[in-house]
Formats: sequence, structure tokens, C-alpha cells
Amino acid sequence: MRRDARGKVLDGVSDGIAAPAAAPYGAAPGGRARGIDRVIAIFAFLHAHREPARIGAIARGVGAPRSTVYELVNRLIEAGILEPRGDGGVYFGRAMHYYGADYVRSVALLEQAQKEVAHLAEECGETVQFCRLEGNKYTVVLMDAGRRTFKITSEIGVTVPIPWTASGRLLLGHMSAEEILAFIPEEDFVLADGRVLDKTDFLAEIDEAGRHGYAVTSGLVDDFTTCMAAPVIDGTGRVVATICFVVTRNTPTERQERLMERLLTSARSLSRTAS
Amino acid sequence: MRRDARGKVLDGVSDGIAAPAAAPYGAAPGGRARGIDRVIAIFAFLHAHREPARIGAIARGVGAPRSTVYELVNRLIEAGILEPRGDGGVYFGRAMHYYGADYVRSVALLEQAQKEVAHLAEECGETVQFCRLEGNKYTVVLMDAGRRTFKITSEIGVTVPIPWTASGRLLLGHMSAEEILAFIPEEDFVLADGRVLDKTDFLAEIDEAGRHGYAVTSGLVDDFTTCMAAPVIDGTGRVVATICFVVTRNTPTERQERLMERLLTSARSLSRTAS
DNA sequence: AGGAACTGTCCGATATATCGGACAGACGTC
DNA sequence: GACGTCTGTCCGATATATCGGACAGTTCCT
Repeated sequence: MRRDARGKVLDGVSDGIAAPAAAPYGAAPGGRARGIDRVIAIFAFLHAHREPARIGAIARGVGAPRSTVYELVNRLIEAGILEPRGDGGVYFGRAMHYYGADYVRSVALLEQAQKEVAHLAEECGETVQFCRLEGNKYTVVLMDAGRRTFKITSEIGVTVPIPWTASGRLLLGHMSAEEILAFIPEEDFVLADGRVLDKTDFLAEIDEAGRHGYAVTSGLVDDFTTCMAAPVIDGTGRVVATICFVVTRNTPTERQERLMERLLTSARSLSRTAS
Repeated sequence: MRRDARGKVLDGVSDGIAAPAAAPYGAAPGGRARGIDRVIAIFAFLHAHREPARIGAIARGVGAPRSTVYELVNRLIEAGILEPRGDGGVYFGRAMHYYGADYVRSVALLEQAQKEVAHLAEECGETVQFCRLEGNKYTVVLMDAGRRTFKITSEIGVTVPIPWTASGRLLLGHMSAEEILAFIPEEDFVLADGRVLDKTDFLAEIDEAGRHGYAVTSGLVDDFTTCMAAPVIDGTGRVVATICFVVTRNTPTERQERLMERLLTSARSLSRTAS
């Protein structure tokens, strides 16, 4: 009886970190779920939705009874964790921002990365990102859109297939070819425009990135951007994160080289903190 | 039977936004609390605690049974909302950062303020903060510690008595004298070092700040810092936030004037977004 | 005007999450 | 080596949170 409306939305922007334990969008029909699981599902839904949602839409999205969602959301609003927005919508609230800031502050690498990202963006005017793996996906953890924010390719906390990114070619450096192919879901080799990446090429690019100590890709996510990434390496030699520029593809080679120098300097500095 | 240990800790860094509805630290002894209320209390406790806490300490801190806290915390860790840290401690996790970033992105004023704060900090090298009221307290919403991060006076999301701050003198501009005195708790006029602020002086300073369109205070939070604040004003003329510099008290007057010019420019730009 | 789809609120029943207590093991101190 | 305090795990009982359904009011179609 329960329509699975909006399933598409959630699928498209899959997140993977906070999905309800076993159920895709909700407990088995008739089953009763715990409040905490409902809350986690509501967070995941709002994050995937990317903008305020009305309570009815949330209830449908997570497959929970409306009455339950009203109850929980109102309690979360009271706590400042969610916030009512215009037109009946609800989205994340101030408390989330405070707790998120606590997280960043508590991780030395992130705290420093935030400074580096802001500094590079200000100095060079380009978009700078600090990226990591999130399960078997890639995600932007920190970003500064720079001055000429011509286009936002990806946003904080939104997961993206690893092969779509320059950083992805660095972040898998510690894995063997077999491990890599087992790790990445088949469908992640398909780009947004339908093109399919060749796995042999991909493996070769990972190898090359590891030898050079950086990676550059063009026209993967879209036709007009180039992504340049440098690795942040921990004490064991493993690439734990990357710092990268997102620039227009027609950026002159000399400028790209200068930007890469700046990236490598920052990455080395971050690597010291990560050790 | 239940010791109220750590009560002091929570008191000292009172937060005010996410405290469990009625109970100070937990439900009445013997009573049974909802999972969601426990979760909210756990968040508030960790935020007040300012660093990873062990589960036993959390249980004591929020006045909940250990078995319940284990259950809830493990579920939250699974969802990436909390994260295990070294030595058995637990603190906020990646998901919190992602959701917090969603919040900032969804509020136009905050998104722009983040850019302004980073830009001013980079350009001037001083600590810049974007501040707001949180109930009847003051709190830093955004901060960039600048280059010479000589000392962190306050951190994101930590509430501070309004009279302690330069911003506080601007943020109450829309209230009458009676309203202000009714709004601020008696104890908030006592500074950290025990000095008591005179209410008449305080009201006069608010009036002066409103007429000048900025506020400057020295030696309030500690002896060595000066705080300079400029108001962000919405369409109705109300001060909805401030942007401010935190500098050493011995900063030359000419430099302070130049910094204030930069603040006022940013504040005017933000005011346009806030309207 | 009628209908469809929404919102926000209330209610009683029952499946179950929370709780208290017990357990073994780890750690440090005296 | 005995003691106190901690951890992580398990369990059964029962107070109760979740659920389904109903309600009136609103909006937006046609």
C-alpha cells in the first residue's frame, strides 16, 4: 500500500553513511521502528534531499508514519537540531553546525586542512577541496569555492563514484589491482554522461598517480573542468586524504604547474600532521 | 543513590540550546526516558564537554543508565554521527560535519558570512568572528582564527554572557532598557574575574553603540584583548548578527580604525543579504 | 462547486525499547 | 595480591513510544 515515492531522489544522491541499518527506506510494513532509527533516517533523507523538506515528504521519504515523524521532528526542532523553514519545510538547525564544528576542531588533520583550504582558495582564487574516502565512495570533506565560483561540481558530504575524480586515483594507491576492482561497484565506472571508463586505463592511472605523487583529470565530471589533486600521506605511507584544485579546463599549463606546486606544498605540510 | 558527578562541568559551559526538556541532567530517578531525549542529551553533553568522553562518563553526565547509553551510542557510531576515538572515548563524527555544512549552505546569510570571515581573516591576519544571540546568551557562529592565533577567546557554538562582549552591545539595540534588564540573567553581569558590570553603564554603552553603528570593548573577557564589532542589520532595522575582530589590546589606534573600516564594509554587505 | 491532496492534531492499543542489575575481565594503586 | 573502579555485554520485566487511523482545516486544481 505504501508508495515508494522519492526513492529515485535518495538513490541518485546516495550517501551511504547514515542509511537505516537494514531497511532501504523504512522498516518492514507493519513493523515498528525505534525512534533513534527514525531520527537517523530523517537526517540521511534531509542530507540527500539537499534542501528543506515538508514533514509529509520526509515521512514518505523514510517510510515512516506521519504521526511519528511529527513527534520526532518537533522534538528535534526544540533541541535546535532541526529548524523550521519557510512554507512548512524543515531542515538542519544551528545545533548541527555547532556539533559539526566540534568534530572538525577535534580532528587535528581536519583543523589544519581547513586553514590550508581557505588559504589556498584566497591566494589563488580557485576552488579548493579536501577529500577522503567514505566507504567505497569519494566525498568532499572541506571546500572553499574561491572567488570565481564559476560552478560547484560537488558539495560537502555528498558521495561521488571514485573513478570520476582525480583524487580517487591517489586514494586507492595502497590497494592491489584486484582489491581495487573488488572495491569499486561496477556502476561507478559509468560517468554522468553515460561514457564508461576502461578499467585497465583506470588502474594504469592509479599506478601513474602513485609514481608521480599527484593526479590530474579533465572532462570527467563535466566537459569544462580539470581537477588537480595532491596526496596527504600518513605515517604508514598510506594516502588518507587529498587536497585539490578544481579549475576550468582552459587554464594555461604554466598556471596549472604553479597551482600544483602550491598543492604539493600544502599536502606535504598536512602529511606531517597526519603522521 | 545516583551521584551527580560532573554536574559542575556542564554548568560551567552551559549551552542552552539542546538541554533535555525539563530535567537538568536526566529524567527523575526511576523514570524512563525516550531514546531521542537521551540522544539529545548526549549531544549536549559532548558539546559542553568539548572533547571525547568515555561512555561511562557520558552515562553519568546525562544521568542515564550505562546499558542504555551503550545501546544508543553504538547505533549513532554506526550512522557516523558519533565516532570512537582513542582510549575508549567517543565524540562527534563525520556525519555531524556534513549535516552542519548543509545547515550553513542553506542559510544565505551564513554562507556569505563564512566567505567574509575567511576573507577578512586572511587579509588582516586577525581573528574574525560572526556572532549571534542564542536565547539570552551570545555565541560565536563562525570563526577564523587568522594567522597569529595568539589565543582563542571563545569557540563556535559555546554560549557566553551577553554583557561580556562588544557584540552584545549591538545585538540588544532593538530592546528598551527594561526589556534588556529583564532579558539578561543577573549573574551574567559578573565577569570571569569576579568584577561586576554596572547596569547603567551597560545600557549607556548599548545606546552609544546604536548611535555610532559599532562597538568596541577592552579587557572584558581577559585583560589583553580588545573586541571590535559591527552590526548586520535586516530589512526591519534590527541587528541580527555582528561581525567582529578580536585583537590584542595594544593594537595601535590607526590600525584599529582601519580594521573597523573593513568590518563596517563587510557588515553593510551582509546586511544587504539579510534584508 | 466539487474533488484531490495536503497539513497539523489527537487518540487508544500493543509491540518493544529502556532500565536495573549481574557478569567477567582489565587496569591501577597501595 | 587484595582492592576499588572501570569496561563491555547480556538478560528479563514493564512502562511507554510508536503506530494506524480519524479528524477538521487549507490549498490548489478542474
